[in-house]
Amino acid sequence: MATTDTRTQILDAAEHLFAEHGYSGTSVRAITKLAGANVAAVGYHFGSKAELMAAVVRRVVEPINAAQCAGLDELFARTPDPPVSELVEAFAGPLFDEMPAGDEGGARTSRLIVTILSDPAEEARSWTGPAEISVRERYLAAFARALPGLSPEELWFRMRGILAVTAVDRLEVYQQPTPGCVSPVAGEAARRWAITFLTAAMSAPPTRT
Amino acid sequence: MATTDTRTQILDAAEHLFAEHGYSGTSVRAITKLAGANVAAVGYHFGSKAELMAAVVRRVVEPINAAQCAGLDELFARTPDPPVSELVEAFAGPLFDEMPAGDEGGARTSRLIVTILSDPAEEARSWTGPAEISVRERYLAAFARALPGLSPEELWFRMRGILAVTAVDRLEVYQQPTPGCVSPVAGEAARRWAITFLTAAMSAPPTRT
DNA sequence: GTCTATAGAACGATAGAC
DNA sequence: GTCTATCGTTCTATAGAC
Repeated sequence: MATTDTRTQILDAAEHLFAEHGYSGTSVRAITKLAGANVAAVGYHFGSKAELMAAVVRRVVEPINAAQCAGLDELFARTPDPPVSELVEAFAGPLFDEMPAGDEGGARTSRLIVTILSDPAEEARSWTGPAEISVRERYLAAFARALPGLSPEELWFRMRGILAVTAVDRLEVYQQPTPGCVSPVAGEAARRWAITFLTAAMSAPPTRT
Repeated sequence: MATTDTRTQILDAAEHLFAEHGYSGTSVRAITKLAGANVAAVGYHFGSKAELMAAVVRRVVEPINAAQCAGLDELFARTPDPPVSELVEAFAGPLFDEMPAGDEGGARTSRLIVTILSDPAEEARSWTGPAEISVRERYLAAFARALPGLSPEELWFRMRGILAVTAVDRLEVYQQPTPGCVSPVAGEAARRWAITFLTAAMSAPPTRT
């Protein structure tokens, strides 16, 4: 097979480092060093550090969006009114499945997503594209039909909860509570736990006002 | 009243900027400029940028920990086996209540907490103290009694879900899905929505294996 | 397409006057 | 306790050789 080109190696290195140290915490020099390329390569291939970040984010987010979209299409092909549990699985599932190979059980990608979400830099606004918004609106409408009686505001709160759990909950940010109780962020188990957790959460009756 | 001293003004400015731009994204110069102090003031009062961050985190996390601890004490004083809903409220409630005045509905503090959680810098390990771990273990034990049949691993996953939702879900990271549907991160409503959401999630039956 | 070399600015930290 | 001034480093971005 052909050896990976410099551009891809930079993307890989940048994804790794941005996820691990954040956008501001990662220097172009560190990226090019890890990629085995020269300092000027980032400027040549991407124009700037910010545009490199945008390219990294696009590469990570696009397959997730596509899978979420396809999952919803498939669901609607079966029934016009999918139940909450299936909507949760179609929405949250790709966040576990569509992780690039080599990722440590998705923890690295999750960390990158959290980096995107929590970085209020003005550059971050352009990191996610319009496709993401469109998918979100489709799920919002589907959840609204499956959960009548829920105010739009509370529904929106709950949808954000899905991403919060799938992204943040898989970080290894905590020290272990007790020795021997590992946080198995990786694997099929976390995926199933998340679906259980989120289906119950989404299905809760509307909050009494 | 006496005008706030330089040290406190630096703490305030640092809390604001660390929350908004992250640790690496905030420079000592920006902090001292916002605080109306000199560049050297950080070095004098805190020693270094990292130690300043530790002080900021301590000031934010300590009242939350204390309130979580007191809430659990109070709960145990009433009954030896508190139900899930009350445990959730005692644990998640302080994350909404114990926010310093001037915070925009807790969004700024939430952002700071996410910054702490998602920053894998080795410095971040010392940002949270042992008190936090102790509180967490007490709640873990209480939840374990309220939720028999749940494996320790899944319980731990769910507990992390609580913080994920209370912290991340309140960020204004998303663009609004539809005009007119604001994200009211502030106020009593978000607090009640979170309790509803999380009580249902925690109470879910164990995931079938 | 990839390199070396460097410009120009911003960084954290500190020495020393007051 | 707060300041000015500055040291040495590191940063992004780019010009120009190959």
